[in-house]
Amino acid sequence: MKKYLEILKKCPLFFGIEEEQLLRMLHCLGARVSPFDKKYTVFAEGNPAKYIGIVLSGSVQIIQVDYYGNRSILSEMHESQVFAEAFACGEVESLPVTVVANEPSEVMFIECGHILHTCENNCGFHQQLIFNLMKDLAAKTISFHQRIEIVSKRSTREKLMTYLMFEAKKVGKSSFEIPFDRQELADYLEVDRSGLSAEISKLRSEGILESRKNHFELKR
Amino acid sequence: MKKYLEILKKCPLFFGIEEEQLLRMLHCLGARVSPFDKKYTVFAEGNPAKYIGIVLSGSVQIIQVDYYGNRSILSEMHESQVFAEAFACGEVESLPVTVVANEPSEVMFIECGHILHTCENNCGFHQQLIFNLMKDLAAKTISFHQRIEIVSKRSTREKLMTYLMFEAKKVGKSSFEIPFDRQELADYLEVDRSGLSAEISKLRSEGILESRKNHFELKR
DNA sequence: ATGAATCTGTTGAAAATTCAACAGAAAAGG
DNA sequence: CCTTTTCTGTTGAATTTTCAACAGATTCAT
Repeated sequence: MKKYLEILKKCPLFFGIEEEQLLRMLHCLGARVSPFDKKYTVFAEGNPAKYIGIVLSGSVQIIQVDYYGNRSILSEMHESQVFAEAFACGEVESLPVTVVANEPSEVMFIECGHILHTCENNCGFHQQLIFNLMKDLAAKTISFHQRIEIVSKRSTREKLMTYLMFEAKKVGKSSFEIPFDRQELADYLEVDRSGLSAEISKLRSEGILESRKNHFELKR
Repeated sequence: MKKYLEILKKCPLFFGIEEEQLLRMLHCLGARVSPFDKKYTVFAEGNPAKYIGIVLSGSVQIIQVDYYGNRSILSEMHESQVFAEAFACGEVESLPVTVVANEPSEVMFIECGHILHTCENNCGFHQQLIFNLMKDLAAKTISFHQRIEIVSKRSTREKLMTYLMFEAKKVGKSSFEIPFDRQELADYLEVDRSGLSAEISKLRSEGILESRKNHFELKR
């Protein structure tokens, strides 16, 4: 576990917990780590939602596929980010999403029950852990909220601009990279890929933005 | 406060807490109650998000208005339900939503900081309260997730059917009432009202559902 | 470096959504 | 009980999105 310490220290779930305590705690929580090749399934839809996942390296995508086969990307999680915690905490009987590795990745699993119910050793850090988990859930709710704000927009242009403006605000610059290729961006915005490309061209020709591949710059 | 006990006992935030302890706790938390007439603002967008709200009577809507004036209903909260907790817990500097009374209503406010940080009296119930709050956040995240699943659908028909199927599943019957009128449903699904009406008629003529006002019944 | 595979932008036709306007039904208010 | 207001369903035109197909770029693998 030691080699993951630097990443875990950045994980919001372990905020305010010292290194040595963290190691003991991981043992106590029964944390385990698995590697995944690109496109491999980390959690499959329908699985029981018992485990919280933490990305140790690489990245994973949370996706949903409806009965028409339309794929929708709910979010993408990177190093030190936590996923599936809402389903695990909410004790849902089966996951409504699929999680797949976006590149070769390592993921840590922690059984949520072990976090929620203080252990016999009475580590004393469960309180902090629970508190952190709550903060994390609040943040996640807010980010879902943002996602709803984006896909709620009626037109491709509005969805795209809303998304880009959030991204720009996030990094505090009008020039930034997005973590999606065109098809993924279209999936994320819930629009047609070709229509999205066309809209980007149009915005470019109107001087509203510049872009090359996944780099964007918002003008004025 | 006493007259609200029956409702508060049903509030998930106070699960597992006894009546008398609840009363003491409310005092300790500095809870206060305000009445609101229909359409009056409970929280305004841009306000600091310090308070958690609990609906004691009536109902409130969480809405968002974009710069084109399009109104979008994020959710509707009824008696004993908690709202704005994610923003309060997440300590966001300004609310991204507006909350308005949907009918004459009473709302209880609790400063979130008072929940998160144990008080000098050391009530001993803060732990339970924090735990409940976490469960609530998890549930909310899941319901947002459901909302995303609905508005992510590309067509009016799919959005409507996905929504109706969730509602049917929720009450465990194929016959149920929805809490929206047509315009509100259209806002919730993010579609055009007249197009929604047309789609409902079409589904009715295809024998897929029956409806009268806000009562729906899914056939086969 | 070369060929294969994937990604991106374009296009035009088909389909769906939005918009505006209206009339009948239902609800609210006096 | 009557009037006024709000709500709902319909329609057709305008707009937008989706779909399918393709060709030039780019990336990947050997």
